[in-house]
Amino acid sequence: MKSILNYKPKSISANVAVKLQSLLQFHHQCHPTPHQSPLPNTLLHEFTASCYRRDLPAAMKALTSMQQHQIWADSVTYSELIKCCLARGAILEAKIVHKHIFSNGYNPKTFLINTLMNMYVKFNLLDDAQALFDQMPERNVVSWTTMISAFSTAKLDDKAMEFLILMLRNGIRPNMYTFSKVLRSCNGLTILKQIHCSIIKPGLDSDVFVRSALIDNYSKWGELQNALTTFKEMETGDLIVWNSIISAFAQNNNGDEALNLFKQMKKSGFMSDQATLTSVLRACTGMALLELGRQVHVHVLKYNNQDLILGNALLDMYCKCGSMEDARFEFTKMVEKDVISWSTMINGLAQNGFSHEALNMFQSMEASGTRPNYITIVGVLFACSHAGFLEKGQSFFESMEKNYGIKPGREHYGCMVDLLGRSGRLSEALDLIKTMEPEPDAVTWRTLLGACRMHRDMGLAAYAANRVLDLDPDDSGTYILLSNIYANSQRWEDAENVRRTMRGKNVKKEPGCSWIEVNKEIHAFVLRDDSHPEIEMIMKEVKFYVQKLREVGYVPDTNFVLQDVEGEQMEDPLLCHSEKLAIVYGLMVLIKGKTIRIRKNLRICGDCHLFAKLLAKMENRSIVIRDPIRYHHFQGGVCSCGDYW
DNA sequence: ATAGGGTTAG
Repeated sequence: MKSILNYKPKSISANVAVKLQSLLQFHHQCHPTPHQSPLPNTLLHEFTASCYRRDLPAAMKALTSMQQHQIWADSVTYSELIKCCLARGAILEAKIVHKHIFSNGYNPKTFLINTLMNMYVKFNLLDDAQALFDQMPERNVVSWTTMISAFSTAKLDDKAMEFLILMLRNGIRPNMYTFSKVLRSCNGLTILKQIHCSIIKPGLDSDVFVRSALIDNYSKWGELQNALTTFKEMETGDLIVWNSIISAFAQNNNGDEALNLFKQMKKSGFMSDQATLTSVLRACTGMALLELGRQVHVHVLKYNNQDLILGNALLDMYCKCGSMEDARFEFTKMVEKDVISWSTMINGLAQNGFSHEALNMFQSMEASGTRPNYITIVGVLFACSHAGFLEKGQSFFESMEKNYGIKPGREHYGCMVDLLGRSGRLSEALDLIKTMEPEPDAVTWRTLLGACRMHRDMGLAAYAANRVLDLDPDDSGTYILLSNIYANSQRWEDAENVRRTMRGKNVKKEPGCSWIEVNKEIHAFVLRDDSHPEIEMIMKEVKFYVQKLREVGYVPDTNFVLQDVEGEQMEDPLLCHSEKLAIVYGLMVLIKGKTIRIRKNLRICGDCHLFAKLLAKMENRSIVIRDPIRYHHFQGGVCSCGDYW
């Protein structure tokens, strides 16, 4: 019938026209025009079908008619409509649906109101969600959990905890959904443990979601032992729980255990995914394991540059392992770059001594339209300070808030203290610390202390060292430094006091330790530890090289006053800091031409620095040493740090 | 109808 009615011939004969006319009359006799009121069944059917088809315009049209004629659908269909709104981000339509459901003559079921509430949460309309929550006649676990979850996601931790208590007062028992969310809002270890108890009591800790949340939160507070116990209690687990425990160790600077767990995970038959690999890369990054990192890179390849976070982790691994060539190459290959990719490169370049390139990178980033964040600016200022660009750094620092809307924080001030200090403007650096808005911390004062060291200002050094110790009373290196300074100024009593304080607090000096990766194995060298199987041979070689270097002008630097080296070591004729052993071992076992890469736990001393510089030239080798805060690329008799650290 | 893991500085 429809086809006849719609048929509009261009030209028809009079005969045919008459026939058509009569046909139309016949049609109207059979199908009289419906009177105004719609057929409820048709309308409802239309509405339901549109909802399930996810045809929002059609559904809304039907809804309008239903509203006019006071026709109601069932709660399930309405919840389908809400899903439809969610999928399209249709807030306006959602509000119409809300009104419809709450108009007189309809009594929405609790689960429908929950769905509506959840929709507001997903639209980030917390107030609307809470208004709905407040007016609902009956609240079940889902209602409460939806609100708690919303507060927790919005980082309104106090609100989330408050609602948990209210929920309990109202006699509603939290379930695993509630706990897995509310755990994220524990603002302290004590409360975390209390909640853990409440989880154990009803046996909810067998749930994998709850378990991974527990592990993550113990990890957040550095409670790795508790995280591990929680993990090991698990009878059935999944990939995500494995990822949680691996990332817990990777993020807390325990790459060794992270890699261990990764091996166990594979042994248990789990296949790693992007999150696993990201954590494993981070573990490699922390330990500067370039060879292992490269191996992981092979597994990363199967994601074909499609995972931004994983790509960023890969970049950082190469930067932190001191291989900027690889980092640059991977960076250009990335199909998508975000502010973290750029910041990683800027900071990586700056830390590895490529200051100009870091600043160029920042320009490219601005040209690309990516907005810098707090960390990006730290990298830019660090590059300025490293290269000694005093004016550039200062003007950048002064205009960062205006230009980028980022208020200078402690790290930014730290870069400026370093920049001023490096330029020899120690009193200006001190003034900046005294007037800075964020409270200076031990790191800030340690930066000034470093500047005093390089410019040999004993008086200010002693002052800065004391400030460091005020804020970090367990810093053994600074105690030793301070006592050396006092001793050197003939202030024997002060020197002895410092030593006594240190003994009294039972502060132990962490032994110097250096690591080198050879054939996928890590070799550790610890000061005064001769457990390495080839130690005798290595010592012989060290002596050999020291002798050879003496012939080209190397004089062991025994002026340790302004270094955190203890007195007895000064007199030790064999002065064998761990990095010397590691460098020489690298020369012995690595193939010719391969860069020697070393990581150490303490900062490199002046003598080892000189040793490495000269050795790199004599042997025509690149040597890269990563200490806790700086990178030293030794090549052809110079170091990328410019001898300032 | 309500829930979990990954990246940049320090």
